[in-house]
Amino acid sequence: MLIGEFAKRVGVSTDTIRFYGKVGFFSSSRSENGYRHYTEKDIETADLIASGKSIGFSLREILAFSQEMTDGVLDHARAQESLQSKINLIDERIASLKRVRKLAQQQLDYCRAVEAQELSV
Amino acid sequence: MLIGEFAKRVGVSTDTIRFYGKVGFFSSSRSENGYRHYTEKDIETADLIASGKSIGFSLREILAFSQEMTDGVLDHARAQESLQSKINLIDERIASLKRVRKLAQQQLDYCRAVEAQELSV
DNA sequence: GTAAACCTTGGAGTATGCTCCAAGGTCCAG
DNA sequence: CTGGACCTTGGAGCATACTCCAAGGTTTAC
Ligand SMILES: [Zn+2]
Ligand SMILES: [Zn+2]
Ligand SMILES: [Zn+2]
Ligand SMILES: [Zn+2]
Repeated sequence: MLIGEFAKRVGVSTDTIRFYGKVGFFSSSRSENGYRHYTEKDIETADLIASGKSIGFSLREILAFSQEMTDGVLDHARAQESLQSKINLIDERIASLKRVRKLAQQQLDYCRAVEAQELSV
Repeated sequence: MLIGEFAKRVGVSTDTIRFYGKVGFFSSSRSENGYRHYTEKDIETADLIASGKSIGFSLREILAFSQEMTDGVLDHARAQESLQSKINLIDERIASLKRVRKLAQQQLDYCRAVEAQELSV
């Protein structure tokens, strides 16, 4: 499919798709007139970008990750090490999020208590 | 304490501290010679910034949050709404992280299996 | 054949979050 | 009273991730 349809399907602008392409994402096939072509695999890549971004990874990190996700010529030991360190990082982020969630929950409870007290006076 | 000591204690550069100050963080007290002063409360703020950043919030979001964390003159209903939406966002992020963690784990398992197979051939 | 709706490139501009000067004032030790 | 370690300001520069625009080529529809 062409860039317009692709961009619509993955929910970002054509400019953003071209930008991701420059970074190194997507198969870089073109038709004779120079138009970019995208496949279903590129849709998966775009979904991975969205997931990665939503959890705070940079495009370069996501690119490295997406390349590790295509097990092929790569050095297995290195790929495994990298994947494991990514998993560890994710676990750390989950732990951080839970800490901040707890803080927010405590503040919410406190705010509710103060409000209840004010209303009863 | 002065900016150098403060920056060292929270583990960032003095430039970064001045930048956070411009954004609106920290008590803005100065001595007569113009030197910035920081307190233990500012240390807590710096810790909150570190937590917030590590989980992907922008400085402005963290600023808003840190202001909500000081329940005072604020509109309770609004503060509660905001805190609740922050908690919901955190829950979404945790869910996203778990999804990507699962992907990475699957790829890791797959990579290990491929490696084992290669070795046994 | 021409208009609309696509596509191309290059380059400029924006927001965030720093980072690094340069030029100068302050403070303290010897 | 001078050196070194602080501090100040302002402004430039940088990386990331877009976003927008201009100028122009392509395709399709009437
Ligand atoms: Zn195609
Ligand atoms: Zn309240
Ligand atoms: Zn002080
Ligand atoms: Zn492998």
